[in-house]
Amino acid sequence: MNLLRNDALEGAQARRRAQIPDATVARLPLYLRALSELADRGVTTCSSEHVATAAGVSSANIRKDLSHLGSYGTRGVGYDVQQLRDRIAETIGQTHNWDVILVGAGHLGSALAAYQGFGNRGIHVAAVVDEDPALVGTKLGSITVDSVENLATLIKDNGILIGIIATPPDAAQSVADRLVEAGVTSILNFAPTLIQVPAGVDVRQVDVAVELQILAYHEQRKAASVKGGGVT
Amino acid sequence: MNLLRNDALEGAQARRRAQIPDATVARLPLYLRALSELADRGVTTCSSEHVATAAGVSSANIRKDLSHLGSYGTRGVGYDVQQLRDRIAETIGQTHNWDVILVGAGHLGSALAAYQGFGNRGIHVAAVVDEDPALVGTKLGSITVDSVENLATLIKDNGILIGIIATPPDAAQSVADRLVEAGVTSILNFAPTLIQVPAGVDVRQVDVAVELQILAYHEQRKAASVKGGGVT
DNA sequence: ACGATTTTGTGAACAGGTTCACCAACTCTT
DNA sequence: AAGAGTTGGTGAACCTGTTCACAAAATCGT
Repeated sequence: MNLLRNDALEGAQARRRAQIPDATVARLPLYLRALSELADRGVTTCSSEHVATAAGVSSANIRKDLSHLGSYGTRGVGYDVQQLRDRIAETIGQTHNWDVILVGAGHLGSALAAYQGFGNRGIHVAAVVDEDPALVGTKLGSITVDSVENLATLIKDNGILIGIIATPPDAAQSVADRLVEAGVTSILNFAPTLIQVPAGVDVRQVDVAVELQILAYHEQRKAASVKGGGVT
Repeated sequence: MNLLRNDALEGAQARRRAQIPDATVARLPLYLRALSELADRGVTTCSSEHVATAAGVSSANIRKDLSHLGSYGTRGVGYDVQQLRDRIAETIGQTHNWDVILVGAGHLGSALAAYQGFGNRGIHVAAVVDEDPALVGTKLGSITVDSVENLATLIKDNGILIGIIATPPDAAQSVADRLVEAGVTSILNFAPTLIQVPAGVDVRQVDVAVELQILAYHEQRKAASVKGGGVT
């Protein structure tokens, strides 16, 4: 990296384009949240140890992660809360709000539409659509449910790039197809279904049942180790 | 492992107690879902390649994962769908339903209470509690919302070990404390809050905003690489 | 019966992420 | 101004997880 740096401007671009490890990217929003809380409490300076306890990771991990964004701390002092917050916000693209479209206005859909706290984290639910004619036209908080017929129009008119699937499992794939065709390139899928998308489209899967099943596995192990007189 | 095997019974116990890698545990529920679908379609035998495409992972990964549960496939043939399904179900403790308590009957809480598909995956929402007197007594699907006062009683009477937190962020920690004190040792937390729990208690965090922020980061990179004439 | 074919199970190589240990750079005290 | 104390940045070691490559074991066809 050092060898390629020809001037300061290119250095900045290279840093922006530089690959930040996935694991780090997944933690940056946590740091951002922690730093915002610190800022709200009037803290102006913090050490990696501070952020570590606030975000629930090790301080070494924090420092390593932050090193990927460049050097913004001062040795012997720590980080400027505001500056670091801004730097992370810029890195993960939170300088503006991202419009997202929500497909499915059932129980989960309405919970998501009503979710407080998207706003101050760079996410804005710009449209909600559903297949059910009975739901079209109803209000979900401040937003009116639209027909799924208008999905492509809504996406294109608003320049939406991120979609949320909150439909029953059997509808998920066809919804994904329609989202992608209309220009969405990132999907958050709540349906317990593996969806196929073309290369270049990112999918993240949230499956509540899976999370609980993982916990159940560990519970079972705890029970077994007690019963069987297991480890310690 | 081979060297320590004194008899068949101890072999089985050792296998059950053996540490299965976390990454594998997280995928087993996916395999279970995929196998159940195959079984429903009348498929009786499948190769690792079959499961791989159904679950969205590589076949080598499947085989490695399954090797942690022991040898249940037949070379040149594949796996018996029913047998493998049973084996995985047994491993992750899905031989019976796990009762869970849900704290918070707001938008998200009602979505979770109404969630179809817990039932056939070993999860049963046995109790829902809320702080708001206006919600206590109301029905969420088939279950009646109870007062948070009865939290400990409900947990103890039903022998509940798993709790779900679906409250506003500022209530999450105190709810977690009460859950743990009442005997819960696994928590699924939907509140965007880091909760502190004593050792021995498992916590899994689901943060919708974080998921979207991660997607937003990648979107930003896509946009930057187009604008800047980035990597091909 | 035997070679061709299929598919599992697994050691070995590889990749990615975390933790450790320590140097460098800053502040504070005297 | 100099030493003591603090804290960020970072290479190295370590650990976990994934992919590769292939032998072992089964079936199938002839």
